[in-house]
Amino acid sequence: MSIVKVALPVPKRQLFDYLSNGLEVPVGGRVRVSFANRTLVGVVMAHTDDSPWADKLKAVSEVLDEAPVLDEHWLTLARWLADYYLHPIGDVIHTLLPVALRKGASALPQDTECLALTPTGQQHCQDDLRRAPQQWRLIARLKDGPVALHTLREDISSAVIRACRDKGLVETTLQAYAVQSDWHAALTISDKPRPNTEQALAISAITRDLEAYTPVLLEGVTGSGKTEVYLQSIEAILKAGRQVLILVPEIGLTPQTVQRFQRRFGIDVGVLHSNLNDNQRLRVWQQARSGELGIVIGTRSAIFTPLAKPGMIIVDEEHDGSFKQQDGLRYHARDFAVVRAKMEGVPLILGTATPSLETLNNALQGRYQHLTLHARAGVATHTVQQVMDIKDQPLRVGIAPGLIERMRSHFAAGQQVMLFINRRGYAPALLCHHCGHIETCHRCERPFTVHKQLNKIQCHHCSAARPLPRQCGACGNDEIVPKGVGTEQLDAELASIFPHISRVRIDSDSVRGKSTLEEVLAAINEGRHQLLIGTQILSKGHHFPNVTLVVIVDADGALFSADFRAAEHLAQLITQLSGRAGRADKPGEMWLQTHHPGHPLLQDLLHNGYGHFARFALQERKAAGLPPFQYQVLIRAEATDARSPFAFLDELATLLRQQTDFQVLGPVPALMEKRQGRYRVQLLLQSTRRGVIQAWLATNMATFERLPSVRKVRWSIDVDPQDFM
DNA sequence: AGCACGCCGACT
DNA sequence: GTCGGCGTGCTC
Repeated sequence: MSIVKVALPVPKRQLFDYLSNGLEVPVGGRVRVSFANRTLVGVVMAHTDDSPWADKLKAVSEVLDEAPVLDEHWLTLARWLADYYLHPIGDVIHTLLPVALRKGASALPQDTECLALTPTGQQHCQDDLRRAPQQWRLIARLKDGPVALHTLREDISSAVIRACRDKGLVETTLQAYAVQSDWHAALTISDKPRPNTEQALAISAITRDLEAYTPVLLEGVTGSGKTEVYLQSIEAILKAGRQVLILVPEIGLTPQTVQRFQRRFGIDVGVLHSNLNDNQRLRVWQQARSGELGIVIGTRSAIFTPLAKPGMIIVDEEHDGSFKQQDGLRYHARDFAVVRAKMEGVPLILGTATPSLETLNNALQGRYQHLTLHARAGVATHTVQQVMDIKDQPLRVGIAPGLIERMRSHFAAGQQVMLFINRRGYAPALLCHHCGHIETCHRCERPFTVHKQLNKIQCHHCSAARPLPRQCGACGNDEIVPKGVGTEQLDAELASIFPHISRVRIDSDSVRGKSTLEEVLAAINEGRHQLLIGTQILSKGHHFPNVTLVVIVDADGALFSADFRAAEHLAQLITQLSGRAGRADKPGEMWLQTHHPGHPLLQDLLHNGYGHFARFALQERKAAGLPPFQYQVLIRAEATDARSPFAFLDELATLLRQQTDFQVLGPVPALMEKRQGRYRVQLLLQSTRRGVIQAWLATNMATFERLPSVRKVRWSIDVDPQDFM
C-alpha cells in the first residue's frame, strides 16, 4: 500500500497517515487532506507501506506540489525546531511556510497584475496632463513597459491609477513577474569608504573563510561603523554569487536601512516586514529560494526564508527581545540563526553595541570570535551618564527640580531634550482618595491605566477598556485621582512648565503605523520639536544628534524586578539611549532618576561601561545559577479556575522529580498571576547541560498528555524563556 | 486548533 | 416549546 505520513497544523505531536492512491507525492510537498470534517493543507514527511490505521485511512484529496516546498535541508531544520522547542512537528512545518502556502496557494511563480499603457496612453505627453502631475508621473513610469501593480502602489495612489484607467490611458495586464534576472551581473559597488583599521580587521576576520561556519560577535557602539562592516563583508559574499540574509528588530526595518544596502550594491533587496500581505511575502520567499535575490532583509520570521545559495547570515541588534517569538513555536530567531548558519556552513555576524549575556558568554568562552569596534573620531558621542538621587525631592510629574532646570538650560541653548518613561497612558492607576480603592481589571487583577485624552481606563494586559469613571467604583466618592505618571501625563504637565517648547510624544498610542513614526522622527531631526517624551521606541535604531539631554524618569523598577533579566535590559537601554543622543561637537548628558543611587549594578554601569557591567552581571548569574550558565525550560499552565493549573503542574512536577539530571522549581504562580481571566502557573526546569531537559520531556510527553489533569488546562512549553510574565 | 456532540437557561 | 451557552472528545 502506498501511504504518506503528513504533518498537519494541529497541536498533536504526531503525523497522520493517508493513502496516496498512486498519486505522485514528493516528500516535502503539500497535500490537501480531509481531517475531522474539514480540509487541511499538510506537508508529506515520509512515504511508507503500512500503517496501524490501515483500516481507517482516508485518501489524499489533492496534491498541491509537484516539487517539494520544503527540501531535505528544511525538513531537517524543521525536525530540529520541533525537537529543541518541543513543539508539534505539524505546527513547526506550518510556521515555516509563508501564509499563502499554508492556505494552499500555488508555490510556482504566478503571473502578476501589471499596469500597461494603452495606445491612447502611449500618445499622451506631459502637456496633455499639465493639470494632473501625479497622473503624468504614472504615465512616465510606464513608458518603458508594464510595471507590476504592487510595485506602483508603493508610491502612486490608487486614486491616480483609477483616474488613468477611467480615461483609458492605462490597462491591467497579466504577465510573468519580471525580477532582476541576474543580480550577480548587475552588482556594482558604489560609494564605498575606506575602512579604518578596526573595521578592516573585522571584515577580514569575518570573510576569512566564506564557505565555513564562522560565528562572530561584532560589538560596536553607535557611530563605530558596524553597518559598514556588514556592507563590506556582504560584498565578498555577493561577489562570490551567494546570498545574504539580514535580520533586524521589528522597529529597525526602515526604508533608510534598506536603501543603504540597495545603493551600495545596486541590486534589488528583498524586504520582509509586518505590513506585507500574503502574496508579497510569498513573492520574496520564492525569489529568495530561487536565488533571484542577492539580499533579503527582514524581522524575526525572515530567518525561515530559504536561500538557493546561502552565503551569510547577519543578526543586527542581536540583544533585541523581539527576536524571541512569544507564542506558538517559541523560537529565538538569533539562536536559530546560529543553528542554521552552522548547518549551512556560512559566516554569521551577531552585531550589537550591547550584547545579550548569552551571546557575550559564548564569545568569552571562545565559541564566537569577538570583534570590537570603538567609536570613530569625529563620530564619537561621549554622553556623560549621571545619577539623580530623588529621595525626599519635591518631584513635579516625577521629575526632580534640578532636572527641570537642566531642561530649561538645554532649551535655552537651542537643543533638544528626551524624556524616557516606560509607561504609556496618563497614569498607571486610578485611586480613590477617600477609600483607597483602585480600579482594577477583574480579568487580570491589575490596575487599569488611565487614558485621559481618550477618556477611558484601559487594561494594558488584556486591552479591556471602560469609560473614565467619575466616581469611585467602591464607595461612590467623586474624589478619584490618577496615581503615578505615564507618557501622556508627562506630556500634559510639561506643557504647563514649558509652554513655549514644542513637545512630541512617541509611544504606541501616539504613533500609529510605520509612516507616522518615520514622519515624527524626521520632524524631530529637522528641529521641529524640542522635547521628546517616549517609551522603548526611542531606544531602538534612531539617532537624535540634536538631543543633548536624556532623562530616564524611573530607573528603580528594573533594579528590583522579579525578572532576573531586568537589570541587563536596563543597562542595554541606558547604553543604547546614550549612544543615540548627541554628537562629537555637542556631547550629550544623561540623567537616571533613582532612589538608590548607590546600587552596585548602576554604579558599575556608569563608571565602567556596558562591557564591564555585562561581565560583572555574568559572574552574578553564574553565582546564582541562572542563564546562560543554566539552561531553562518553562512549563506554563493556565485555566479559568485557580486550582486546575496547580493540580496539573503538581502532578507533572512529581513525575519530573523522578530524575536527577535537572532541577524542578515550582510550580509557582506566574509573575502575572491572572491574565485575561485565566489563572497562570508555571514550572521551571533548569540544567547545566543543554538538551537533557528536552530529551527527558520528549520521552515522557505521551505520559503527560495522558494525565487526567491535563484536560482542564491550556499548557505550553517555553524553551529558553525570555520573560516570566 | 477546530468542530461536533451533548446537556441546561432565557426567549420568539 | 426552541436557540444557544461552552464543557469534552476526536481527528489518519
